[in-house]
Amino acid sequence: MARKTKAEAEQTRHRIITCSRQVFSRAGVTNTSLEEIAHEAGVTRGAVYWHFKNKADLFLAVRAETGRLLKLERTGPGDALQRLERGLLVALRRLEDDAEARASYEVMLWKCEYVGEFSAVRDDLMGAGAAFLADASHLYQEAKTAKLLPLWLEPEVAALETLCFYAGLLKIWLADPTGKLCRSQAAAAITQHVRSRRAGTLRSASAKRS
Amino acid sequence: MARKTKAEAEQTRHRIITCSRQVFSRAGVTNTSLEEIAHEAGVTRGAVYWHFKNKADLFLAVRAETGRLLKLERTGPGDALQRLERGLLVALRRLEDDAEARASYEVMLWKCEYVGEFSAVRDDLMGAGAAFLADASHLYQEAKTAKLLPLWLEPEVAALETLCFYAGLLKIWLADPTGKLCRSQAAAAITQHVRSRRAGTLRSASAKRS
DNA sequence: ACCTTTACATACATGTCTGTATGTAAAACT
DNA sequence: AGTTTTACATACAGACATGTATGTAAAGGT
Repeated sequence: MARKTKAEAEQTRHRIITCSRQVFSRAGVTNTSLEEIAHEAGVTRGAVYWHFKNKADLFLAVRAETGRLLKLERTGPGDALQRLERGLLVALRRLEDDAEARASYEVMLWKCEYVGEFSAVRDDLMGAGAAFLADASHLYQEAKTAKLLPLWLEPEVAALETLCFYAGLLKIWLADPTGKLCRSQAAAAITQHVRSRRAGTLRSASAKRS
Repeated sequence: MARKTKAEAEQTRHRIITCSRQVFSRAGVTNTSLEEIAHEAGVTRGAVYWHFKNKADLFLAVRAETGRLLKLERTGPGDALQRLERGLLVALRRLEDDAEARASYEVMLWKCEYVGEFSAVRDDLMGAGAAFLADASHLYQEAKTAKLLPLWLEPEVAALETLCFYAGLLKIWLADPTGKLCRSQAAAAITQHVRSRRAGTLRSASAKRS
C-alpha cells in the first residue's frame, strides 16, 4: 500500500478517533477490540497501533478532542448569577446539538470502567470539576458581595452544590433518551437552580438581561 | 468433593456475591474474569456457573443485594423539607459507614460499562431515580401547600433538581477519596441545598426537630 | 537521484476467557 | 435403603484480543 502524505495521515488519525467514539458508545470501551475500531475506520490494527500506544491512549485522545462542556465566564454581561445560569444552559445546549460531544460524554459517564490506565480520564474529569468549582466559587463570591444571595449562603458550598447538580444532570440526561425523566425539564431545572439562590423573594419573574 | 448442605450452598452463593463486589471494585466489571472471582471466594468457576448464569447475572445479584441508598419518608416527624433533608443525610451516612454499599456504588457508577445485558442495572438505577422523583415531588408538593416554599417554585422541577444534585454528589463523592474536593463538605451541601428552598429569609438558623 | 523515514498492512505467537460437558460424592427425599 | 438430585470440581474446545515483528511502497529530505 502506498504511503500516505502527512495531511492524509492526520486525517486517518482523526477518523480513528471519531470511529472509536462511535464504537465505544455502542459496545463500551472494554468490550470493543481495536480490530472493530480499525474496521470501522477502514484501516487495520496496524494503523491504530501506529497512531496510538494502546486503547487507553486512544480513549485519552477521544477525551482530549472533546474537551469541556462547561465553562463559566468570570466577567461579562449580566450579574454573576446570570452568567452562571448562562454557562449551564450553554453546556446543556451543546449536549443537545453536538452529537459527538454527546457520544463522548455518554462513553465517559456510562460506558467506561475507570481502572488502571483509564483512571487518567477520570482524574481529568475530576480536574475539570475542580476548575468548575473554582470558577463557580468566584461567581458566587461576586454575587454575595453584590448582595444577590442570602446572607447565610456560603459561596464554596453553593459552588459544590451546583457542581453536583450539573454532574448529576449530565449523567441522568444521557441515560434518559426518551426524555420522560429528565430531558424535558432540564433547562427548567437549571433556571430554577440558579433562581432559588437569589436572596429572599425580592426577585419574582424578572430575569432581564442587561 | 462432598456435596454441601443447602445452608452451606446459600453461604457460598453469598460469598461469591461479596467477593464479586470486591474484585469488581478493584479491576472493573468487564476486566474481572469469573476465575478471579471464584479464586477470591475459594471455589472454582463451576460453583459460580452453578449459582449464576453469567457475569451479568452475578452483577445483577450484587446490585440487588445492595438495594437503594436513598429513601424518603412521605410521612414522619418534622416538616416535609426536614424529612427530605434527613433522607439525604441518612443516605450519605450509609455511604460513609457501609463499606459494602460504598463498593457497590463505586462499581455501578465508575467501574461498569452499561452495554448489553448490563443495561438492566442501569435501567434499575434509573428506575430508582424515578421513584425518588415521585417521592421528592410529593414532599415538595406538601411543602408548597404548607407555604414553606417560594410561590414560583415548581415541585416537580425542584424534585428533579434534587435528584440531579444527589446523583452528582454520589458520583463525585465516590471519586474523591482524599476528601479535598467534595467529601469534607458533602453534608453541608445537602443542608444548604434544602435550606435554599425555604421561602424568603424567614427561617434563619432554626432547624429544630419536632 | 538517492537514502531514510513514514504510514501503514500483514503475519504470528501467546495468553486468556467463556460456555459447556462430564464426573462425583454426599445430601435430601421417598 | 435406595434413588434422585444437588452442589459443586474438573476437563475441554473454541473464540478472540493483544502486542510485536516484519514487510513495503511511497513520501520527504538532501
